[in-house]
Amino acid sequence: MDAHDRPPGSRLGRRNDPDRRDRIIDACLEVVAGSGVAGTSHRKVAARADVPLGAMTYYFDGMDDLLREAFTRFATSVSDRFERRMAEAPDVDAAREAVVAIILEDVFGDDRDLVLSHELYTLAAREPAYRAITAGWMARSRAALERHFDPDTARVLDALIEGLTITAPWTPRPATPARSSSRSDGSPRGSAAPTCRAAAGGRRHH
Amino acid sequence: MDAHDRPPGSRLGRRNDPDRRDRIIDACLEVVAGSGVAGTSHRKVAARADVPLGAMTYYFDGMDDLLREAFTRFATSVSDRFERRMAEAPDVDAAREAVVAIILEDVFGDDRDLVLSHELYTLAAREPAYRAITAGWMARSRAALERHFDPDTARVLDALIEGLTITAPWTPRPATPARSSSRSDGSPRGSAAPTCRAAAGGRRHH
DNA sequence: CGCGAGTGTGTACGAACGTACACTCGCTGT
DNA sequence: ACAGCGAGTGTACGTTCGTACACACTCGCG
Repeated sequence: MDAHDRPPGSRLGRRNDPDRRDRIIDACLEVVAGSGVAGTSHRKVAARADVPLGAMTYYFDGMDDLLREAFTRFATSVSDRFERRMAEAPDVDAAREAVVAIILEDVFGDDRDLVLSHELYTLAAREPAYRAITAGWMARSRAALERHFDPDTARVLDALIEGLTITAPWTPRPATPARSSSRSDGSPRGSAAPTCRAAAGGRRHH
Repeated sequence: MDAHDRPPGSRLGRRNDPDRRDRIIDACLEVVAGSGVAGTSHRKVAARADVPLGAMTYYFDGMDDLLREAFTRFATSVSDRFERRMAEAPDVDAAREAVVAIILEDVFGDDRDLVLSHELYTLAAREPAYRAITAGWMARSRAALERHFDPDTARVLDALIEGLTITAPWTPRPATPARSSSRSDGSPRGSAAPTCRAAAGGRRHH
């Protein structure tokens, strides 16, 4: 789409595409979300980003480089959202509600983020290069939490958010847990909120 | 090793190897732990298990089947350990200490379990077939916790253990967090224990 | 207006993959 | 003793992968 002023003979405007690198990174995230890191290849990403295969090795030094950059972008984006939500909370009560909202939204929200998080964690569990990304992500999350909670609580809260986000999709039902829709049986939404609210209220700051 | 009465002409005793299936499954787990699901192939597993390549498709219906069986074994083993530890706790205080021990051991213990857990989670995040494995694992963990804690606390505790296990390796240092050895700087062991102890003590049963 | 420089592309190659399938050979029944 | 059967194996094929590299095409400059 939007092939506005493409020179007629050529495949694509050669020089007039400065954000192709960005498009490749985004396409890489989409492919990873859809097929996993295991199923991600230069060819699939190139096809999704609508760039020639040769551009892969031209812009990135191999798959690791691309994945590192893609997951850095992903972690930054999630981290930004988290930080913004925490910054918007005026007091401790609002911060607690924000934590609840984050959990509920990350849990029942898009599958994409959950899948990408797992893929990143898996990479980070093995390769130290990716651990820098997750470490930075966690540092920002914890710093954001420490605006409202004391460091120990922030540490535990961060871990709890992680754990609830990860385990929640498996508990409601074996089928796809994506959309809410299961409001009639109140188990997930009905139980998660009060429990994590209780946990968040454990110890407060100031 | 132990090539006791192998017929001289043949590669291996043909019929006298009834636990080859088991060996393949174990080898699969080792390969996954070492190279990730992405880097696991029939050939690598066959080489590690010292069985011919043809045996892969003979004993398992493709890679998915093998992975499913391997991760089922892994989850069962971890789950057994968890359950046993919980069953051995005589009262609530001992249970809390057991939870602390589980966290510390899973966190600072072998990298292998952490990597395998992540690989399983990643698979489960995308494919429902693997979700059954994680769902069963979590159900057992929670049931074990409910021997000592009320259901809501058990739910949160389970998530907290998961979250701490996952996030703890990233917080101490960018280098390998495998061996303890870092008892001199008390940061990881010194901070994780009191915080999760505090969290576990939130609400008690009976 | 022509031409070098260098950015970006198409293609081809070697390696590794999963899987099918013809075949071997140890065991068993007679 | 030996024939037959089926559990188990080796190999070969088609596909897909990452990467290297010769080449096209654009742009700026003289």
